[in-house]
Amino acid sequence: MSDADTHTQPAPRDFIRDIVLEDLRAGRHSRIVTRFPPEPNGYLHIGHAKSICLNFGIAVEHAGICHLRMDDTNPTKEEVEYVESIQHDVNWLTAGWAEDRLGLKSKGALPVSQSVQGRPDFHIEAIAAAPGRTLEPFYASDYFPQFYDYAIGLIRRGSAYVCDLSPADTDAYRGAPDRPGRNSPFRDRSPEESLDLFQRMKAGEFPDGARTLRARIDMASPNVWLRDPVLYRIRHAEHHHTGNAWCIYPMYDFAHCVSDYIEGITHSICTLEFEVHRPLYDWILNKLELPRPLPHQYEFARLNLTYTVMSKRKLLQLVKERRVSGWDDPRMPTLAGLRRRGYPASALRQFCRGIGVTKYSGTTDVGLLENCVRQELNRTAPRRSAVLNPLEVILDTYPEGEGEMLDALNNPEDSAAGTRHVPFSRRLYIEREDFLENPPKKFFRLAPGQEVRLRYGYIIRCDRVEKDAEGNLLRLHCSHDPATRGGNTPDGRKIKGTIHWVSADHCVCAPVRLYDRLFTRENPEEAGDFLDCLNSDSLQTVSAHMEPALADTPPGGRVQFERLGYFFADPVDSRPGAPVFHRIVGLRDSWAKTAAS
RNA sequence: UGCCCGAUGGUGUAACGGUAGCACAACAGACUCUGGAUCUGUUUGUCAUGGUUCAAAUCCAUGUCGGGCAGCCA
Repeated sequence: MSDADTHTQPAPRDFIRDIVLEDLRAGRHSRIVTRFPPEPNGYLHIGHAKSICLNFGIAVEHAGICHLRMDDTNPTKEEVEYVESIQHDVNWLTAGWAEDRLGLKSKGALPVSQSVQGRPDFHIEAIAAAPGRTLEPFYASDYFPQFYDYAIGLIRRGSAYVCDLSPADTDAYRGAPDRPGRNSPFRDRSPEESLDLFQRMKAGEFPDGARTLRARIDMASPNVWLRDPVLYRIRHAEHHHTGNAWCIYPMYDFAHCVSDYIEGITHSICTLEFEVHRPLYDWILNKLELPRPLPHQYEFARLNLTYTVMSKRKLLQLVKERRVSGWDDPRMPTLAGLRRRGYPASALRQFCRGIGVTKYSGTTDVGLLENCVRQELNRTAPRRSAVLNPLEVILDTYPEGEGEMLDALNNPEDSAAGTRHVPFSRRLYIEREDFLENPPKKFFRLAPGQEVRLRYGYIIRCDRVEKDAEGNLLRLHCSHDPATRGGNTPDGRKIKGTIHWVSADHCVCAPVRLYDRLFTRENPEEAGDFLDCLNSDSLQTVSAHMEPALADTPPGGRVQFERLGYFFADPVDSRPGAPVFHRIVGLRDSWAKTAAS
């Protein structure tokens, strides 16, 4: 889908959008504010694209805004490399679609203290881009001072306490899902003592793990997340954004809901595994007795795709163990990988629109994604010819040393795309698979004594097969019908097969990387180690023979190699005049299906 | 075996008490200078059992199956 089409398509409907609609109807918000809050501990993948499309989509549909926020409360796992990659990927995916809904803030901006209904309050808002203003994403870590303030409020009200239990004891006291926990011996510590201890935790008086700040809720709750969850832990670690300013760090559950509140988020949309955290999300915000309207959390099913893995841990493992060339390896389901493979952002958006948003955790057929690329590229990609696996053809009837230029359509789907000249000569290459010495029925390509059309060329007949002493196929000798120049049949004769070709005397060679799915099993995690079903043939590099025009493919350009698939000039490895191609996806091939059966 | 959530063709989804529809896949055919594209048609579905109702995929109950939850990760 082109960007224009993305805008003109009707807005999708799903249960979350219904809630937003209803909230708007009921006048609960003057403006919708969503957020996309990745933790910068890895690269974004296509599952994140689903979330981005949802959150930014809602903002687009209601003239709202979607904050990009680094959920960076764990200094030991997060890195600047990841925050940069996340920004890049979000910009790429939203470009031409939702970039004007991207909520950022002035570089270095922090929440402001204000008074609402006579009560102190913290707030930060997205600002519009303006000349001379450098913008950056929101960072949860920018709110550490506010989190600290709010935590003190909780302690004062008796809703939180400092606990001296070790990590192991904390676990033991928590009980199990079917067994209630026990109160910590420190649960009834006075607010004054907790306050003092919490201040000293912040001051760095205690080692990692020595103490925590905990919410005082209910150790017998059937929801384990309500059994006095840890709110703060001690980590003497340098943080990518706050440096060494802090040695206590808030936990997700505390930081996330408060971040949403500070930013004025109306709808906090996350994946299903946080469903059991929602009571805690609401509990914290309620205990804080905040003056402004509270955000609400909604959960949807994360994306699962066949023949790939989506967990950051596993993707990181593939990168670390060099099973792939990096986070942007074209076989990776990361946005960086898909981009480098050649997927247009609009195709990813179209995919996300197509899969919908529900609470059912299913697995989407990767074919759906591939279909979205084909659908878009069929309309937009210029056609070219390239031969991946060459077989030489000599036209004995064609004059030696001569050649001519033939006209070829750039895109039959787009009359405005025009035509180009392709050189023709006596010596050609065709695809080896397009010739069979003993063809089965309904094989409409080249075979001894059989006719075939060279696309935009001539009708040729195979007269003789030349082999070496071992009987290996060397080349084909064919004759052409001069009356069929351009591929036409003035006599009205029907030619079933048309194959692609390049002139051996004019063609250029370029590397083509043929990618296949990374895993051989639909669900790589279902049995044992997911690495066991790594597809050893997921990358094959060939030197392809191409029509000369292909040498000028600009880096980042997408073309269709006729009858083969859609290809992308890799922006990283291509050089001027020397492109390196990636197969994005093959064309549908109904012959392959019948041939197989 | 505690709590939460879910279940519609092979896959993903729609139907918001009133005709089970769409996309992908599959199959068949038409058309075609890409065995591409396009077009037409076909196959396949409401987890089960009860209940409420004139009427249930939809509401209720029970069961079955699936997912999630016991980090000082997010």
